[in-house]
Amino acid sequence: MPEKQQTKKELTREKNQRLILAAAEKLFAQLGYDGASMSKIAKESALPKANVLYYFKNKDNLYEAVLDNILGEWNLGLDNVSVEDDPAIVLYNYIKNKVILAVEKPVPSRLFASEMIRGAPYLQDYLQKSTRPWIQAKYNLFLGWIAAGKMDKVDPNHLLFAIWSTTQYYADFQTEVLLVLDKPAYEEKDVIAITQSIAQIILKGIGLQIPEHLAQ
Amino acid sequence: MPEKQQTKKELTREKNQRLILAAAEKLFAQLGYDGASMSKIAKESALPKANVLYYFKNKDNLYEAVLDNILGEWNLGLDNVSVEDDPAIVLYNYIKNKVILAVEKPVPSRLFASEMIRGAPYLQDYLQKSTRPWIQAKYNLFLGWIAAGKMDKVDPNHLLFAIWSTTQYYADFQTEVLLVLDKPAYEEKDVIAITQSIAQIILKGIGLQIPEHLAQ
DNA sequence: ACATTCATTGACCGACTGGTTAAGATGAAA
DNA sequence: TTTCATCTTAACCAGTCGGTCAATGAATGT
Repeated sequence: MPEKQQTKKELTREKNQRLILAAAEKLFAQLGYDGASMSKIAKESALPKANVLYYFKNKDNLYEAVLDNILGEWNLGLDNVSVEDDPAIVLYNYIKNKVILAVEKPVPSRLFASEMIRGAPYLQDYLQKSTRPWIQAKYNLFLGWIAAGKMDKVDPNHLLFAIWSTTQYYADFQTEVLLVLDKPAYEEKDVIAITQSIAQIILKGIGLQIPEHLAQ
Repeated sequence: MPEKQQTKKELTREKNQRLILAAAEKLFAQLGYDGASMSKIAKESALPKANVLYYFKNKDNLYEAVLDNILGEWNLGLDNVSVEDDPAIVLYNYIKNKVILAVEKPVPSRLFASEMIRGAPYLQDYLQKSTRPWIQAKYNLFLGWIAAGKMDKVDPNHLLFAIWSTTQYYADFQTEVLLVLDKPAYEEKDVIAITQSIAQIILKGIGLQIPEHLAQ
């Protein structure tokens, strides 16, 4: 793959767009769609408002760009898994990764949650075209495991909701969690403790146990 | 208890305040703090904007009143429980009630979630003065059960987070859940199915099982 | 060197924001 | 019936909103 020659203009263009997206992501998650004004986003990204509107035609456009941007990282995971695999290992790793994501990158989770609470005005399409088929595939995977006697009989949908909710909670409700745990911020060992607690409950809850070689 | 004599003025006052609070609750949950404007709230409650501002001095005041109002119903539950009680029965009922609340009254849950995502600017006090001591008490209750060999050793805080997250998910992420389940709205039987799935996973996950006489 | 395209930005716009005011309507107490 | 506090409401305010525009600056292709 030949490195494409980038002109100075293309470089500043990319840099500015990244700057704006980062500022917008932060403010949309923190203040909500209406709370994050274009002038605040402009100030946060250290660019004149008119310049922000030059790169993103209007606020809706910018908001959609932010969502598209985080949805890339917000990968659903759990791919390349077949009924042959061990559900205990697969699910343990899935939970662990989701906890790491929630603790280290809470902003995308919060943005996603805000959208859902408001009825997903901008993500309805994404849910239909991406989440729905993905979850359908996992539904069959879980049914396969259940049929093979590898795990308890549980509704796969609700199981997935349980994993998503318990892990994302530590991102969306960080304020409450930290206040209850009486900490100023998450630490490395918290990730482990959270993962262990969630994995212990959910895995045992469906008739599995944390793989010994993975437990820390 | 003698019925207090209410004048016509007091009656309309109460009625109007209720009207405004209901409208504000709905719009704050749907559009967020900044998205719900005073004029929209006024229109929703079928009163002139100036009248809304007569009863609630300003927007912050109204917002706090809405939160205070829902926090009353948003009772934490799980009261009058001692180590003598059976954790399986207590927790099953707790989960069941939270699911019913999430399905039938999702708005308070969403409002609470919005506040948390934004860093709880108005609920920090509530968390400190109400949630913290409550959770402390439950922490000891759970430790008692664990010490008595009535349930597995799990961090009580994370167990509570797990119960809250899994149940509230059906209120906050209703849009996603309904879309995945391919339904226009929750039905009676969904409440049962959700309760069963969550209770099955979490109770078994901590070494208990759904009390036979309660399973539907 | 020139023409052209892209980038930057202050000034400006109408619409809407939360909030005030002042004048009148209403009901309760005397 | 008069008095007085409470309630109602249109009109209004300064400030901010998302968005436009035109003038200028800077990099690029020829």
